[in-house]
Parts: sequence; structure tokens; C-alpha cells
Amino acid sequence: MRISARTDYALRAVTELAAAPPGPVPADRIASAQNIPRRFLDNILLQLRRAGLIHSLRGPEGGYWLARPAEDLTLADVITVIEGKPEYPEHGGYPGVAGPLAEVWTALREHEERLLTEVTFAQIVSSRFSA
Amino acid sequence: MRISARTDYALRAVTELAAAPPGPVPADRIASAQNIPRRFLDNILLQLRRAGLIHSLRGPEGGYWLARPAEDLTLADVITVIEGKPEYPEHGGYPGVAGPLAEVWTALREHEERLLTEVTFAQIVSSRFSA
DNA sequence: CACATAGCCGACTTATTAAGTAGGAAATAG
DNA sequence: CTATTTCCTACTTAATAAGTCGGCTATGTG
Repeated sequence: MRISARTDYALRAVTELAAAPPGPVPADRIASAQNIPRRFLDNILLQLRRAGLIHSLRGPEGGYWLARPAEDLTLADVITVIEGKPEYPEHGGYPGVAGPLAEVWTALREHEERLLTEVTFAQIVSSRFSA
Repeated sequence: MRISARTDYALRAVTELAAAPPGPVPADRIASAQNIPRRFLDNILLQLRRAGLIHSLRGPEGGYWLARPAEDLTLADVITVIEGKPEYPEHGGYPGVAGPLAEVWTALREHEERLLTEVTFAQIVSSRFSA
């Protein structure tokens, strides 16, 4: 489970939105709460908005908020948007005796995917997740 | 579970050694059996030998073989040698509401580590692993 | 001993990705 | 109208991955 800074920031930003009272949260507040470089965060929020995970409003009193309730938003939703489809080693198959290695990767991937699709931001914010 | 080509090659090379009858296996044979660039493989085998996972002999009839029985050699042994210590996002901690995210990473890491330290190359070559 | 085989070793190249920056345009509340 | 805040493209810089190169060293065979 390699996790890039970009993905990490995205998850923390969304967590901030999930924890905030209803209404727009400006990027500045997210950036300072989570120590995320401001310009970089812009970039990330833009990507999340284009994917439809969050909404936004410009101008004074503007900001970002979740497009769906935190109960319906999982870690996997965000990770998928930021990282795209996860690529596992499958390049040409595993010759001969190495074949069974592929099944190990599959097992790992499935466990990882299951956990990430089960944990919602509502659980993160309330410190209740199934790990 | 991001897996680099280098690590992938290393695991497949060791699998070849685990599957071979006793005696040295030349790098050429491993390279052709697993479609690994020959020069690159040299490089990787050197690293495995320096770490003490395999032994080698030069000259005609030379090659590589496992330093321990395949029953005592796990996927994690090889991965650790190639990738070094796995770094999980821990850079400075997770401020405020993002704290619980760290526990998710921990859960993922522990599961991954458990699986990789349990699967031996003996299991791989005999297609019996606990996944 | 000579020669072929095969491992040993550090340095180098090249491509891709990650991480973050820059500069300004456009919208909106007061 | 003005301050605020998002929107958007493009750029830079550093690190890592993947593989290459050239030549040296050891070893078994005849």
C-alpha cells in the first residue's frame, strides 16, 4: 500500500470537509488545518471536484463541501479518483514456476480493496472503522 | 502493495532457484525462464547474495542456489532485501480529525506483512499458500 | 597453462513520476 | 467596485525506476 503525498493530502482534505459543519469550507482553512501546501491543495481539490466528489462556490464565503453524505463516501472513492486504476503486476503473466505468485498479489489486492471500500469518512471522523 | 519490476524479478528468480534440483543454477537459465533482462538480473542476484539469501559459484558449472531451504525462506525476506524498510505515511503525524487515518494504514500494513512473512517459497513452488 | 564459462562490480543513461510552483482569469458577496 | 476565493494550464525540479556498459575475477576442462 504505497500512498503518495497527493493521495494522502486528498484524504485528509476530504476528512476536513466531512468533519466540518454544513456550508462551504475555504481551501485556506483546509491547508492550514492539515499542513498542506496551498497551491498544491488547489490542484487536488480541483481534481476531486471534476470527479464529482465535492462541490464548490467561488468568492467570499465560498469554499468546498462534500457532494454526498460522509456515510456514503469511502476512502476508495477518493483514492481511485487521485490514483486512477491500480495496476498490479500482470505484465505478460508469470512464466512457469512463478505462476502462483500472481495469486498472492491477488489476495493482497482484494483484502486492501475490501478494507478501503468499507471504510467511510463518517467512520474516520467518528473514529469508528472496521479495521 | 506497489511492486517494482526489480522486486518482481527478484521473487521470480528466487522461485526458480527454489524449484530447481540441488546444485548451481546459472543466471542465464533464470533469465530465459522468467524473461528477465540478463544484465539487470546480474545486478539483482548480486544484491541477494550480499544479503546472504543465496550463494554462488563462478566458472563453468557455476551459478546460484538458495542459502537456506525453501521452507525457511519467505516472500518478505526477499522483498525486504530489495526494497529496504517499507515506509508508511507517518511524516509528522496526522493533524486533528485526520488522526484515525493512520490506524487504517497500520491495519493495512500489518495484514500485508503477515501474509508476506507467512508465505514461503516452498509453498509457492508447490502451489500451496495460505491466501 | 590456456581457454571458455560464468559470476563480480561500480558507474552510467534515460524515462517516468512525484511534488510543488507560477501566473493570471473568472466568479461572487457586500 | 473591490476583496475574496475558486478555476485552469503549464512549468520546474528532484527522485526513483529500469536497465545498460565495460571490464575484471574466479573456476573447471583439456
